Amino acid sequence: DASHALDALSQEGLSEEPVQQEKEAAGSGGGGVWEMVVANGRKQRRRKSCKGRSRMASMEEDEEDDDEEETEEGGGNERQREHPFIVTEPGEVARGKKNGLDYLFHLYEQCRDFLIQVQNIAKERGEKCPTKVTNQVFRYAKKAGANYINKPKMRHYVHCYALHCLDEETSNALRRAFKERGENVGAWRQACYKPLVVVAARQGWDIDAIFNAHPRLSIWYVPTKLRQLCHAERSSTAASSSITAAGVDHLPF
Amino acid sequence: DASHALDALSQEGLSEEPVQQEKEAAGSGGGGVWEMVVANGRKQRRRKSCKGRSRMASMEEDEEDDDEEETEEGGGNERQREHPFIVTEPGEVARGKKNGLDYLFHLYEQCRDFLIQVQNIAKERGEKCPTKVTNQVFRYAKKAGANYINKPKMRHYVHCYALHCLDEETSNALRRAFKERGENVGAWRQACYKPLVVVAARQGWDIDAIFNAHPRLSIWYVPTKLRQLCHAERSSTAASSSITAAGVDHLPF
DNA sequence: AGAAGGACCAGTGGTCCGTA
DNA sequence: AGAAGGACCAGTGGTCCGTA
Repeated sequence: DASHALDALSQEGLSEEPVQQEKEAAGSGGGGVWEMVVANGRKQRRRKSCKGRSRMASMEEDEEDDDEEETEEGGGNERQREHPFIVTEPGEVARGKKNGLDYLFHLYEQCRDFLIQVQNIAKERGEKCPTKVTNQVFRYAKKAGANYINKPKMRHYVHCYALHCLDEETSNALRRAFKERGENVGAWRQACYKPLVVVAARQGWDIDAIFNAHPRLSIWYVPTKLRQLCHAERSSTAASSSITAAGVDHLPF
Repeated sequence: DASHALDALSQEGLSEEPVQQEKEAAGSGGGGVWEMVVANGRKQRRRKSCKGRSRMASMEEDEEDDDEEETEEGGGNERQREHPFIVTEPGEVARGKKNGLDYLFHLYEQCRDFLIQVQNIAKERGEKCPTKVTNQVFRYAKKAGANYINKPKMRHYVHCYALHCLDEETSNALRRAFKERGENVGAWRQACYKPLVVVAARQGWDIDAIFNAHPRLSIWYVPTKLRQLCHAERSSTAASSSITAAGVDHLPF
């Protein structure tokens, strides 16, 4: 019973590694040897076997897990974190110990793939089927070897990905402008909010509906801050237009 | 800012009590004096002011809350629980210290009204908007004075309500049959699963889709046991039909 | 300084089991 | 015994803040 789903999981690229590993390399990657991997998109990282298992009832019990400690990274336990992001133009690959924005957006697509796998397993087993990228999906991604995916990171940049999905032109223009000005990732990230609010204004302010209407965006929770910005902007817009209307018709001056 | 939503809340029947109180009486009611209330549907219970406030950020901060301890129930603190349910026919009012099944189903409609209010408040404030009857909705219902609504009860009978929504004919027939046989509520409740599985079979087994397609049912989580039953039944149906097919075509006998 | 992510926390879904 | 519901608990969404 439980083994069916696990079969489905490992069915694909099992000769060497689970298939999702392959996608990891598409943009760029973490640290250590990963800058060399960028273009060919084939070299694969062996996943660390994670010894401390969770005792959860369902789904995420281990596939095969027989690799030893780590064989990558020159043997040391030096690489701790992914390289930081820098602002890159569309199509541009980050140089040095940096990751580019195409790679960032690629991570969102990978999470989507992981969600779809989790959904397929859940359906096969007749269990509750998540519609969003939940903790369960992040846990699954980690188990599948995608240690470079984590919840705080993905949540942090969701609205940037949203702009990329909803208005790629504007997103691309913003990336070019911020790269040219030499801005850091934090500044670019902040700047992504405003054009998104403009998109929301154009479409009637319902940011949840806007996310849900987009096939790749619908699986992400609307970030709190984006929701608040849309609400604040709608309110002040509505207030000023009602003042205008009232001023002409009713106010005593 | 916060006051708008509260206005909307109390806007309606404020002369005496919040309007949702009125609906409470539609079927029958809890204990004490409530059996007398059944038919006219007007007498209203004053809500207990709940002194221990939650410190939650949003929504459920108190409306007006000025009534004193309790003035109902002959003064004593005797009534502790709702009267138990008994199996009644459609339209039949329970006698004695019992509640009928129309009243049970009415509670589901009330929860829906509470959800809609919570949703309206959330939308006005630009906050996350629940699509299901969540803990937040139960908390809101309690604050609004509907102390007779609680999560374990509502979850316990969801599938009974589902059958009522999805196949009222069958639901009514089941009620009549179980009443006639003098079965207790537990037996009736158990018996509601099977016809639901039949409904699911007819509609392609996707019980989540079936719930979601129904406007009054879509706000309820699919009960775990119902999901499991549908899955088990689909699996064994599929297995036996594939054995049949395989037996004719491929098996060596 | 700017940024990645382990780890925490309040409130959730789910339901058991002490209560009447 | 049959049933109502307080209260608990594992795992969630959300993000802070100690880390590098």
